Amino acid sequence: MSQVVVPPGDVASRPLRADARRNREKVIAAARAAFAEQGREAQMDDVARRAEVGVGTVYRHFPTKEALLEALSEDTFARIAERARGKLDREDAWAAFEELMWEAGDSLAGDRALTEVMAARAPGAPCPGQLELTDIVAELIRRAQATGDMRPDVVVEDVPMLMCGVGSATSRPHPCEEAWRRHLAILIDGLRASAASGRLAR
Amino acid sequence: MSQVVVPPGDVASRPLRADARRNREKVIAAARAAFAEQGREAQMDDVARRAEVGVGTVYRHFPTKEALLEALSEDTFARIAERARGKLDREDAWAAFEELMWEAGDSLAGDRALTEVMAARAPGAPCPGQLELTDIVAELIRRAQATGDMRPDVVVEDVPMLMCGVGSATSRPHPCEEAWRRHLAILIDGLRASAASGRLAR
DNA sequence: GACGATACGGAATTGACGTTCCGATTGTCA
DNA sequence: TGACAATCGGAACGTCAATTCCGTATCGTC
Repeated sequence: MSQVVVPPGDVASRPLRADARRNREKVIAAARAAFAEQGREAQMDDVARRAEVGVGTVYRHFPTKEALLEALSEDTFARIAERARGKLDREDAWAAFEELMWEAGDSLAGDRALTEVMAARAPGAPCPGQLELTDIVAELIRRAQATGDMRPDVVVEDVPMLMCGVGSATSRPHPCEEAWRRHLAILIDGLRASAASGRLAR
Repeated sequence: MSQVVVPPGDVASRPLRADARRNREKVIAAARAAFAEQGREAQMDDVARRAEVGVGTVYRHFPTKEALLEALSEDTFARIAERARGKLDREDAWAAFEELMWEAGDSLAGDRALTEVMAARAPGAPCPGQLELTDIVAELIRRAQATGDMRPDVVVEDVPMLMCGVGSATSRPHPCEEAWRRHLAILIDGLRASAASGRLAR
């Protein structure tokens, strides 16, 4: 929670002044909240207000709104990737995969901006965290297909697409707040080998 | 294609002048193209340019960008609803439902704005076309569940949510342009009664 | 073909944000 | 405690896109 985002300057920049570090934390927390709630539409002024800080201070720590958004989502991806890594030990690959999907869904459901960032930059230039996550998911998919639990025509790239969908459905007003769980449950059932009614189009 | 959107004024507004009607058509066509391509981000100036018309003219016909967007999507919904109505005669409800999903997916894939509009205004205040579509889908679901083809815990509200997801995955850069078909195929398989691994959370 | 009434075009206005700037503060180190 | 550098705060600026305005051009009618 504190290692979020390396300091501004490049290498060897001396440690931040006490008040600066404090403010940086406040900005990050405020930005998390603002973007989670309102998506990338949240305004820098709003972030500053929530952090009880001037806009200038926000910009002192992050050169750009985009950079701030980027930093936050990279951090989130990294966190998900870390949990995912732990699942590689699991015996049951399908179960591990399913768990991972639920955890990712949780993150997406709680953070509107995350879905938006993910959608906006699909397979082009993933951030490190996303990259690692992809590797892990690929491995889980491979194993789950080997055991015959997952349909064999699924590919890694399908996952962010599907999760993007889950997230987007979450972003907007919906009957019950937990609607995304229904969505994901249906998807997961559709990913089982036993559910395949045909081969997925190339 | 021509009945799109009733004239501006309220009742009894005399018929539009010839050039006005012509321009209105051009504006609608241009707006379709622009919003389909770029989503709601497309600019009014761009719409005007494509229509070979001044911005003022666009505003003469639609008081607001929002209104224009609304008119277009209502029209699209109405069109989908019409095709859907035809499917109520089909013997095989599941097949009819599946077909409908594919057709809707096609519409969403070809029109970025449609997904965005749909997502932005989920179950709050649906437009007439969406309302009718919902009724038809509800009926198809009922029948498909009765025959045991569709899992029994699906409800109508799930459908726009799922399709919203399909659409959102489409909106953004993706490996292959037809990726949404994979997404939808997985969803549909997950909706089969035979795929259900448990009951969907309330 | 002359006269309103309509409609048009597109420059100008407005409002909303992201970002920059700079005088005022505050932390750090001697 | 004093001096200097790192930070702040938040007003001011610039850009971009929606919307308005109004002089000009067209249509429909007599």
